[in-house]
Amino acid sequence: MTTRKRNRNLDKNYSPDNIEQKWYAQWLEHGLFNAEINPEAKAFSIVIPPPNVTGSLHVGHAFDHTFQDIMCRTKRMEGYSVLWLPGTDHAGIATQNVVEKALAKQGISRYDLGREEFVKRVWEWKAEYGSRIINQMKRLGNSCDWRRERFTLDDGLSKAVRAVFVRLYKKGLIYRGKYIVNWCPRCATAISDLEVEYEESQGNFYYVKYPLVEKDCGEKYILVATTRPETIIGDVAIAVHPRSEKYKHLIGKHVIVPLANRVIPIIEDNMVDPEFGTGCVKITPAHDPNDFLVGLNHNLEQIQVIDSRGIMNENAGKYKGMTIEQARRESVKDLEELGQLLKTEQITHSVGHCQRCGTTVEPYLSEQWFVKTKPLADRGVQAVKDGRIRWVPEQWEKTYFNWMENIRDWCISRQLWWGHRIPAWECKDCGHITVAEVDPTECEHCHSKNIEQESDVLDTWFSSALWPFSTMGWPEDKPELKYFYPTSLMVTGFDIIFFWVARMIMMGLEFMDDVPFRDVYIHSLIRDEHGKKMSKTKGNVIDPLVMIEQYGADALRMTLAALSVQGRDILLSSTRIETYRFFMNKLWNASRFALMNLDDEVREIDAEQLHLHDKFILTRTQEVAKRTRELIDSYDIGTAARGLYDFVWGDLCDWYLEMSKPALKGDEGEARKATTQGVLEEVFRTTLPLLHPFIPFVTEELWAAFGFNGDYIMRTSWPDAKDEYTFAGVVEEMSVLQDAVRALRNLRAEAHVPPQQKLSRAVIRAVKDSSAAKILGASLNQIENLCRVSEVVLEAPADEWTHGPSLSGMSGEAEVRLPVGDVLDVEKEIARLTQEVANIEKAVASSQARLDKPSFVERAPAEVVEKERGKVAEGQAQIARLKANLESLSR
RNA sequence: GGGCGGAUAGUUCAGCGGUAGAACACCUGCUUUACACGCAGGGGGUCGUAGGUUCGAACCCUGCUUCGCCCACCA
Repeated sequence: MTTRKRNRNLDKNYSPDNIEQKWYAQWLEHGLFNAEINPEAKAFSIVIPPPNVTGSLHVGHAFDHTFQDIMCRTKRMEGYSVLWLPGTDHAGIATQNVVEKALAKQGISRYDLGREEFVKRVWEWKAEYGSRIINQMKRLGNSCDWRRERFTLDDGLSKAVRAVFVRLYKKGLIYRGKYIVNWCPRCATAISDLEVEYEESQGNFYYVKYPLVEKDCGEKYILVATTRPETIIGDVAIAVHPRSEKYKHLIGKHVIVPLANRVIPIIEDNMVDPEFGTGCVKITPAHDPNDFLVGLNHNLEQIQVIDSRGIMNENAGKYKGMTIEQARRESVKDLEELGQLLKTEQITHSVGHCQRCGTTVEPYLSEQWFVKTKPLADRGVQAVKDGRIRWVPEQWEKTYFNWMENIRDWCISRQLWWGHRIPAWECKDCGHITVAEVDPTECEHCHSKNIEQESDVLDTWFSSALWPFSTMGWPEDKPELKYFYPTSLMVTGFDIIFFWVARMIMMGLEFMDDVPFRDVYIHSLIRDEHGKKMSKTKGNVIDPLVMIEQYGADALRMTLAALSVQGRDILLSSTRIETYRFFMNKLWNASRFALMNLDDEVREIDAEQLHLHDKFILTRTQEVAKRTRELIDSYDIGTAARGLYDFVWGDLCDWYLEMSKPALKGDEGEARKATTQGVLEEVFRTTLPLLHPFIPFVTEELWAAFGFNGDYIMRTSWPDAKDEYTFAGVVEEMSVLQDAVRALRNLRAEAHVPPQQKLSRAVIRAVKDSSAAKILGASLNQIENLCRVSEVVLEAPADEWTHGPSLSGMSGEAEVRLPVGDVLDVEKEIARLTQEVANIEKAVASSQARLDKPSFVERAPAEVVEKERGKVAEGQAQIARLKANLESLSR
């Protein structure tokens, strides 16, 4: 005889306080999150998208992490050796900004401190605040292997960054050069194309006259339209389209630059759109990316007039020292006074802003480091085309291809202090650049000791791109890499597909010669209840930690899981979380009910003693176990979570628990009671593990209360569907009973019979010997129980019976007459079925006709043909079922 | 300019070829011995629009209207 140590003293209401922290501490203590290399087991691994160290957990993280935790916990229960590797990102520019802001409050700038001291301060900041987000992740219940926590700037990862940089450089895939880049004057650093956010804004379009030097061309001047008059002073040419009828004759002639009194040539270039503006473009190679390219093609001078802080420099003449805006106003004023401004128009154009600080981005000519991305991207595209990486949902594949196929070189140098310093040393004697993994002491070319390290650091995303393998010990040959790489799954938002996902794919293929992950799941954005993006300024931010305090981590997790749908934003509000908080209580009380009715002794289920509702709940439990696993495997956690919710609240609580009460009270005898107890045991023992990945804390608590095995639910195997508890047809049979009960309750409510009043008698009319009559006949006592009727009888429909429910004789002896199921208008039902059979037959015939055409079978894709065959088979099965029904009706 | 997604009950969304669903909100009635964080019942939708395919369309195709997102260009 098996016994369990039950805890029957659960509080009346579920309270997540204490429970969540208690179990998390125990899981950690027993190393349940630890990933072990186990050759006997299959590996499942996820590296967490590392949040910024300075950050705080927001609801987007909470969703991302809940998803990953559900996957990891499920896979663990399925017997995989699971690694969920956590960590944080040093987030170069973001972190530097945060610390700079804090210093600014004390009136200190980073330049006051100097590089070394400033970086020291950032590390101090990290030491103080860096664990905050980690602790928040723990509150959510993340089952990460915290022993393996990494930071993108720790020693191991720094080593990986250097190795990658040096190898790419030696391969010619990293180069240095003077190019025009996106520059944030406030951050005083270059940023990549991706870090620029464009916004439509109103601006002025100034039409400026450039006097022609040659007097013999008809016109006196040519007209150039520009939005940036402050850069006129840096103009080095005017470009027109080579086939422009209007300006062809001016090519090779010269104009005088207004405000600068320089003579510059008129050149031809295809870049000019003859339809836009005046058809003439001023070329300022130092301050416009297109002009820069034109300048290279025509070998033009690059005159820089704006410095790195957005101030006009010594080349700007009288405008020197002004800000860009001041210089613009002054230039316009001067042009006007000189009579060289023809007109000003309003124009909407998009202006780039720094992603981090919102400052208008300037195109800026400077010495920078770049990754030549084309060869890396080609392999990245191939990997997806070959199916070595699968995008979920598939649609993102297109976005990825589009970007990868048009990829531009990646500017990786940042003029910051916080980050991986570029491992390049310039020789002050011969100018040679030595790039090395270990700090060199001399120039590798002339052996001079007079060398100096590059002051720039790398783009944060450079180290993030290595995350899947750098965190596992690369470049060393670690067993982790063999066992857990490629990782199984990457879960992240679409906003960092280019920043991160694409780059991980490129780097993984280059350095590991394999993809970084098999599947990449792209989830949607979390918005507020009205579909607005959450932002602090709008005040609509839902703080996951406040939600955890208020409703518990389980409720938040269940909400996020249940709301998740592929390819659509998720709208979250606290009332939604409340709904799932109520679900926790429902589950808690259902368990409490079961515990109150279970002894320590485990009762056997006697198959002979099973009633319809017992078979029903056992069957549904097996179905849900199977279905939930399938859904999680296909990353559809939303449907899985909603399915579990409906099962627990509907099938289990509303129906089964109510129907089990008479037996548990002993009204049906000892054998029935024992078997019902057995069923309860079985159902909860199966259901709690299914819920565990979603709501780990409460399920662990309940698992312990049931005393199922003295071990953690976390370590329990995923329940497989059991054949012995799967009964064919019972769900359909049960629905006949459910319909009868609902119809009777409906009658009561409509007749305003008070709930507490017991009806003395209800009559259910059903065709004698029909399947419905058999089902109902066997469950009359259940109908009495569920509908509060003293006596329910089953009678054949009287001849005069028409249709529709009715209630009569309300005083004292109440009687309910009730039509149910296949009982009523037999002829009408026969007609309906006959019609349906005819329809399906037609459908089957048309499918069959398609299949009979050789051209269809040969040419159509196999799956389409398969689907057509399926339709025929399904249709025929349906016809058979309907005909059987028809036959039983006709008797 | 290129691409993607949405338009279904008052609200937020499931459903994606076979009798319109959930949650919240609303209405009616209930301290029914697990749960008022609850129970039972109810009202409410010509599934954006016009065509087409089909025996059958919220679902597939085409056009339109409308909202949102991404990429590129913007002298």
